[in-house]
Amino acid sequence: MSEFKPLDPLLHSQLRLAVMSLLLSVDEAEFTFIKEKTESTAGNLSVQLDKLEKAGYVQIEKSFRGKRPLTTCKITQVGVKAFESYVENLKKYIT
Amino acid sequence: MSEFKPLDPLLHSQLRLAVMSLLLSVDEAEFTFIKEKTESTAGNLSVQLDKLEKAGYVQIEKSFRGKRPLTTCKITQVGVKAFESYVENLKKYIT
DNA sequence: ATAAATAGGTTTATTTTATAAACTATTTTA
DNA sequence: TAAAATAGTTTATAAAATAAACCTATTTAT
Repeated sequence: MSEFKPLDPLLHSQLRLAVMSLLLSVDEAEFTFIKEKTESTAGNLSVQLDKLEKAGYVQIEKSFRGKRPLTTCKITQVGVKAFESYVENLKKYIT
Repeated sequence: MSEFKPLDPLLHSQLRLAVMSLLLSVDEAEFTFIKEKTESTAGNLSVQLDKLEKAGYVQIEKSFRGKRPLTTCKITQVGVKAFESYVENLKKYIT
């Protein structure tokens, strides 16, 4: 077996990795908060969150705050596991 | 400033990262050795080595062993530096 | 001696990603 | 009541990764 295990392509992406990292550190986070913290554009973030959701790595809830739409994100247990194993694999590349 | 510093796109790629990681651990390496260790196809490896060379991260020497072509790769100081700073940045995403 | 297989790659084509730009819908402010 | 802002989504474009096809020379088998 190779030293270099495959890196989950869903996590091996700067923005998605930043999003996951952020979501690991909080209970949940709003779309705009993630956007600011990651310094991403809304469009890009929207697309990447979609992918993470489709993979079951995050859970996305749409609601309203007052009259405006509010998108809230939470990492799932599947997401946590995937992140951890990604990091384990990655370590073999960087140490 | 954001927690998430940009990750050098040249290094944030599975195969190129594996190549750099490998080259860090040896004095120099032959094309076929790298190909085996990284379990990559020759085409893909050729393209990625080219990019690393153009960035000045590796140095590539073409010669002959007996009658057959031999491609030998070595990481440069610029490459080592880039790798180190990539790892520093990456750590903020994964810890 | 010729044909087929192997070595050691490179080049080109295709698919996938990342990203930006444009758009929608509502709401607030001037 | 326009104009600008909020909170996103959708579509288009650029860039990357990867695979497939190709090339040249060398061995090996017939």
